[in-house]
Amino acid sequence: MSQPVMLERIVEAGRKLFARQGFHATGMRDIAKLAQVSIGSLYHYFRSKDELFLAVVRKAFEERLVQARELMRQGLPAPEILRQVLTVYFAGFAKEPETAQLLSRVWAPEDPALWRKLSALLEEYAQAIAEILAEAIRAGAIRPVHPLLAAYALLGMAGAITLRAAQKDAVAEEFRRSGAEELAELAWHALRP
Amino acid sequence: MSQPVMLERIVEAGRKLFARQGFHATGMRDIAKLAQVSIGSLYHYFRSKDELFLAVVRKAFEERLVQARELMRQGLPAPEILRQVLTVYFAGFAKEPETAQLLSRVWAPEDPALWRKLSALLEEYAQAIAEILAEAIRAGAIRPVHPLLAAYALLGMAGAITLRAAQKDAVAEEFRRSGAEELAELAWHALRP
Amino acid sequence: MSQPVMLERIVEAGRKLFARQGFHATGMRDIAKLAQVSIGSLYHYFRSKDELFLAVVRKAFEERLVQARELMRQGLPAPEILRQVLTVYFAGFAKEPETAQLLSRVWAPEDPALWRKLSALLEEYAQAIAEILAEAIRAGAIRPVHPLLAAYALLGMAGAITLRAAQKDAVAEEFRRSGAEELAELAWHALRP
Amino acid sequence: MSQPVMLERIVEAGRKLFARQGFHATGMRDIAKLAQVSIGSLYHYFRSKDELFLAVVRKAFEERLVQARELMRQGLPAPEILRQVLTVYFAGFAKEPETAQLLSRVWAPEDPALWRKLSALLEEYAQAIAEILAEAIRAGAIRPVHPLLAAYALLGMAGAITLRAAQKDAVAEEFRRSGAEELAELAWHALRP
DNA sequence: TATGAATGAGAGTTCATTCAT
DNA sequence: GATGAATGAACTCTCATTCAT
Repeated sequence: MSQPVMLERIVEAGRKLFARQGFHATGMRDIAKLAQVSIGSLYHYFRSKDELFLAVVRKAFEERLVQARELMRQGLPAPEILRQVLTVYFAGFAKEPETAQLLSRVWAPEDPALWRKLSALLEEYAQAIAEILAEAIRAGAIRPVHPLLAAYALLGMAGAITLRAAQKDAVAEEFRRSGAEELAELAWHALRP
Repeated sequence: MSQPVMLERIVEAGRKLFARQGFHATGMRDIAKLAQVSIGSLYHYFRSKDELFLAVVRKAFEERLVQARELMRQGLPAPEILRQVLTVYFAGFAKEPETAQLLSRVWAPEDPALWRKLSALLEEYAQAIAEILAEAIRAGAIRPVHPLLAAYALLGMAGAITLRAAQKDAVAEEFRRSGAEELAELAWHALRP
Repeated sequence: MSQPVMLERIVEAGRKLFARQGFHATGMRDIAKLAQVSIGSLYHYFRSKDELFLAVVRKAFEERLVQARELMRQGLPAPEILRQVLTVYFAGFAKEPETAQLLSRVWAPEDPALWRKLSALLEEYAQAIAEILAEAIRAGAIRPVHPLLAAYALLGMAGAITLRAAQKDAVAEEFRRSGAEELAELAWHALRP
Repeated sequence: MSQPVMLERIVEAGRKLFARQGFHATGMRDIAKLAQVSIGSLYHYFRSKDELFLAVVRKAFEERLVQARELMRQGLPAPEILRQVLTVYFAGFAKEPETAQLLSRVWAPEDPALWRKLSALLEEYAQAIAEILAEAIRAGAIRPVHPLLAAYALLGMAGAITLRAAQKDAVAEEFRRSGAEELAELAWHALRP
């Protein structure tokens, strides 16, 4: 087989387009075309556009979580972990600009039905972050805050900066350059004991 | 006149529906129906759906800005101002739950054309917040941070919490009760000198 | 009164716009704007858009008829009359390009209801031309042809050339320059005894 | 397969309705219904209503041209060719009344954008007629006239008669019976050496 | 007379989804 | 598994017309 398997091509095409254009501006035809796949095949692998979108988001979240947990395991000092976790979410604009945007877009899905499903995914991710925070609190590495709320706050901060950084002006470039660092600084001050 | 003027009814209906369901899930018919107005009238007052949406968002932002600047003028201590500004953005879920959601939804518009217009509005708002922060920095009330970036971070934090708080479970209720307070605490720690 | 009366301004604006853009592409708003009149006034003078259009066409036809009959009365030789009549229909592109187009557009109204009314007007005009032809036949100035059919044929010829001449290329310019002459030549050969 | 293929059904339905009612009075829904096809299918085969209309017209023109060129090849005497060409354009009201009307309606499209495209098609057709005329002039079969102008004149004549003949009164019936013959006579006199 | 805010039916078009091949 | 022709509900927007002032 000279091409990656169909399923992967579809998800990858979905990731790119959903991130660049959002959910509604991306048509199944667009995804099929970019993935070099027939529309029929899209529906062979995913029951609906919603499910494809959810799969794309889920995958992106999971990749981020795996990376974050990896960092935790290494026993670094708290502020360093924070910096790296944020950097990971913020996500190497160099390598994967689309994913960073995709995650930021997850915040406010416009279709109510989709929202319910997405917010579950988001909660899962936030819960995972919250657990990490809770552990850091128990260890005395950060001050006692509401873990889930702090998790959402961190994700919100990162999302806002990410979306701003995706634009094409001087500010965006500055954010891309120093955003992760500044963000980590803010987060560390917000959480330090 | 027994009813509020048409224009107000339209904007109000738009505010509610856009906030509840997002941009795409809200049809012009829905707005017309809720506003008890003909579709034609919608287009009498607004050139397009985009323009109506922008008007709704602009109004919401402006109201928030006015309130925030009011607080600044009163010369309260920095952490108190921060708390109140966030509370204002967070926005009396009791009184206007929709507006709070609306502003949070502004983050990731799905239509590229709309995005350009919206991000300009958002930038305007963020700039205003940034100015407030810059002044506080000059006054030594908060530590030196990148004002615009910090502004976006604050808005992102507040947006994330707001959206989570709009759901209908126990967590949401908890966030609605103590979210503004916790958020202000986080923000204050992030920014204190 | 410094302006021509309202009714005239309306008809004139209608003539220009209907000729330039056709019936459907011309909105009542456009006419009102060009005539510097309120929409309400349009409906004060004309029951409907159809009626306004018919009035515009009727006026244009009548002007042409008056001119044609004038020529008949002068007792010129048949081919000369023909030339002048065609020139008149063809209509001084220099002076009134719109009217020439307007009359040509009358051929195929797209609304069935409008068509019935328009074709009556057109028939009236064709009948008048036919009478002129019939008289010329009786006088032996032209050969015996079916007068009404010939009238329609002449109008069709002139209409086709007129519309082609209204375009903006070299051919159109040539048609504008020598169209009337060539047309008269063709008509004269077609009808000479 | 018990029905003709979809594309053909669509074009045929378009031909009938556009000819009967004109462009604007014919809705995509009407065409879909007559063709027993879904609206979606219309857009599967044609990018827009304009394109469908142009396809319908193009086909009609091409059929006429093929027939006319066929006649030329048979080496008949000039007046006979003229008669037959006109008969062909005039076009068997018995067999295809709609097409005859359709072609006549092409003269004055009401939408400016559509006009540009249509006039190109019309020019192509007129050019083809003009070439036939030019050849006849070279052969001395007809007198030297401006070929393109004469072509437009012939088409205009035929169009006018055709539209008149499509009505439902005694005159129309007469035109249908003897129109082609009379028209050929007129044309022949106009062009004979 | 004159106005223009208000109306709403209907237009063209899109697009997620289905299903016979 | 794979295809893409076919579907039709739902969308935004237009515009001739009305009528209270």
